Amino acid sequence: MEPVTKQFKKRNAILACLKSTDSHPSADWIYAQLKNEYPDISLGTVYRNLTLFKQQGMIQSLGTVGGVERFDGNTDPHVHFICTGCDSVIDLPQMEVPQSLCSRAAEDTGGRVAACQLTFTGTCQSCCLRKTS
Amino acid sequence: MEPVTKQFKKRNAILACLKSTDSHPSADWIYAQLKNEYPDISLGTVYRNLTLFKQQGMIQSLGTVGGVERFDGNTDPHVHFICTGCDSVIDLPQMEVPQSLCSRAAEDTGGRVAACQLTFTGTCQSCCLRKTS
DNA sequence: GATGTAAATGATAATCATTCTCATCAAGGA
DNA sequence: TCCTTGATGAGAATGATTATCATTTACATC
Repeated sequence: MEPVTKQFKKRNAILACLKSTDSHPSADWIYAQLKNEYPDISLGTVYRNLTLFKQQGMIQSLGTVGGVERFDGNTDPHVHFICTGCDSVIDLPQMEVPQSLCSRAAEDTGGRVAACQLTFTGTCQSCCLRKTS
Repeated sequence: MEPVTKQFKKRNAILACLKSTDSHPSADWIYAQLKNEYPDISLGTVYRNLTLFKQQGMIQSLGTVGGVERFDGNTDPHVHFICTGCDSVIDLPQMEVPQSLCSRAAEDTGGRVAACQLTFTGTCQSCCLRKTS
């Protein structure tokens, strides 16, 4: 199961870590996870490689939540829900932005549309329960 | 035309400045604009009051574009296009997120949905032209 | 008009996520 | 073996945002 080459060992680990979770983590969270297996990993390396993966389209960024950038290893188009109470991000995988809106956007702007992002914000179920209890 | 009270003079100016533009500015941009009329205004005051307006629902935040938070004085639901070339933000006022998606989001999460944001990213018309020329 | 109070503000320091720099190291080719 | 290239670690630098605190302002009461 060992990779043939030890090159890109940490790089691959960063990508694998992000792909293996649906928690839409921050760079710091990934860093903390990998710190166990790679005690000498640097936070700079995590940022560096996340930027690289972004450029290559292998991952996507959700933008910042509470001042921190959050990443998503799932590049399939899907919708997100962000809880303003606990900053958790939840996938809404069954939902999709109608294609008609995307083409309208390109027409209306006269530019090129590369991606679209639909995000709901509100209070998640557990935060709702916490408040009423 | 002078307001009856001079209280909240700068606060009102900040809100008026944001409401009077469709450029979806940053705190720093608003600060630079007001610096002319109010040479002693502080950047902290701009941030403070924008945070206040946000909490009161009088304005909305678009999140960060190129690492800086951008604001919108228009709280009517509408769609945005962000150019990754020049970081400009353009309104797509005719477009709306189908109500069916919003209710689906509430159902699927079991939480409370407060807002939704649909954002297209890509290259605006002038950046497209600049590239090909 | 003098005074007290509470809120608003300016100046600036502090915070903190992110990026940059540079020395070091590993891998592969000549 | 030597050389080149790219990846990394450590830590400094950056820069947007927030916090602090002394000062000012507006308004109410006397």
